[in-house]
Amino acid sequence: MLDIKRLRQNPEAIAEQLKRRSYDFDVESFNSLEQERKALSIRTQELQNERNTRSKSIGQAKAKGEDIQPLLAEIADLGDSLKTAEDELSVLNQTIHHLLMSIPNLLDESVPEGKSEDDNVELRQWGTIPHFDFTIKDHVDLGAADGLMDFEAGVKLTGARFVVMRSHMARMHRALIQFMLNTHSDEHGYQEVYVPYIVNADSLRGTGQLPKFEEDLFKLDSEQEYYLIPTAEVPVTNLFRDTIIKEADLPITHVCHTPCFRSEAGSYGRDTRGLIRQHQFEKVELVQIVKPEDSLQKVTELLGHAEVILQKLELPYRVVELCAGDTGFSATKTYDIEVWLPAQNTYREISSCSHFGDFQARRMMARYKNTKTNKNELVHTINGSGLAVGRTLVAILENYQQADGSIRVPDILQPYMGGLQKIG
RNA sequence: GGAAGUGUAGCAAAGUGGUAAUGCAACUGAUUGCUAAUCAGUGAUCCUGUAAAGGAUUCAGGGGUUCGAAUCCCCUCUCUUCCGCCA
Repeated sequence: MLDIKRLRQNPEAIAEQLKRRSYDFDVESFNSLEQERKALSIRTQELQNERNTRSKSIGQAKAKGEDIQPLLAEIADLGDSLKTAEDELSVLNQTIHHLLMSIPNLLDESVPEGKSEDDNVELRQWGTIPHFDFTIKDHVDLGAADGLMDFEAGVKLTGARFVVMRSHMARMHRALIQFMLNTHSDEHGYQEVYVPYIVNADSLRGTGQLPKFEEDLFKLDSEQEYYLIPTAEVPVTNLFRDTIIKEADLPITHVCHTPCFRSEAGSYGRDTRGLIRQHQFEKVELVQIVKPEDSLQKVTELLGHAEVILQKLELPYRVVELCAGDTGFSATKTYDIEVWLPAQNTYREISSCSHFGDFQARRMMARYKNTKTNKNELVHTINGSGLAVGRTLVAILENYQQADGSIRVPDILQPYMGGLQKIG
């Protein structure tokens, strides 16, 4: 959520900035809504003040034993006009709030111009792209042996975009999760958390998935308004909703493994083959709650923590800076890590590390007590995948494949797999 | 699932229809001096205002009764205890 005070002061400048991400902010209708709200708010407060004052005097008169009937008669119609004003104001406030909740974050100045992912800017590459002296297979064919990775079983149990894994494949999938969690908590100092996989609507509003992106979520048919989480970002960041954090406790760094559930509405026909785009996938997420002045540095550090995983797995990747048009709704700046997939002959996203400024914090009322100003101020929130587990598994299968169709187990993972050196 | 309780500011805790006591913590200021004490001020959100200041809202959430609601009524939620069920 943007700062409504800044929006009031200079709506044209904000509209101009929002144009970078092709968001059309209607300054005129916002101004007229604001004008109406201001007038109505003043009128309502005047009426409330009158009611309070008069009620008080009735109380005093009664205490003295005076007759209160004439006083009651004087304010006979105050109640109705107050109620009308309050109701109108409440509707108007809701309209403005809803508008505000649907405006995306302002982009950081450093974000490059651009419309789509084609305009993203490559910052660096790491590792050597492997060359094979045999015809390579993609991860679906590699996983098909002995039903290690079984998409038909996923269809039978549920439907499209679900998978069943068996034996060493399931084990490597689990090993990746353990390896990532251990690395981030032991070497990067993140505190591990375990959280619910089902959240309420308030949490989703807090991180920005609601109200705009409900169609991307799986909603439960329960009495309460419950949703399956699309990422651990939602429960972990919302730990700090409606909270005033002690300054000494910042920065807070959490690592969390969860399954993620996404409806993938609007992605029909994209990545239909294989593990790349599933309705259910595992992810290890890094979340940081930081002081505003630290956030730019911290997001770079977090990006580095995610990169370490690929380096230890010896998987080639590149880091790109998302352009204005490709940066997500809540983010002010995003770096993607893309891993090399030989069968697709391209880099594919495996982590997205974003800086949200105070956008999520304002929605969540996540604040800290600034000991210099002695005021409660909004924190900044940062998160990134460290990493998407399914896609990491795909990258290992394709990059570590052997001529006989087996997969060499990366050195760093072998201790997590009972010393196993190859699968398939 | 059944029954009975419960929810008040960072924490603790009064308040049963007249408009949120008090204690601790924290912060600010003053005074006295020795590892601090005493006194005063300061809850949160929002609005008007350059400011000084003023006002509104806020007692788990939502609705209702009333001139006036933390207090009375209805619905929902949280936590606690007991019973039932259960990995």
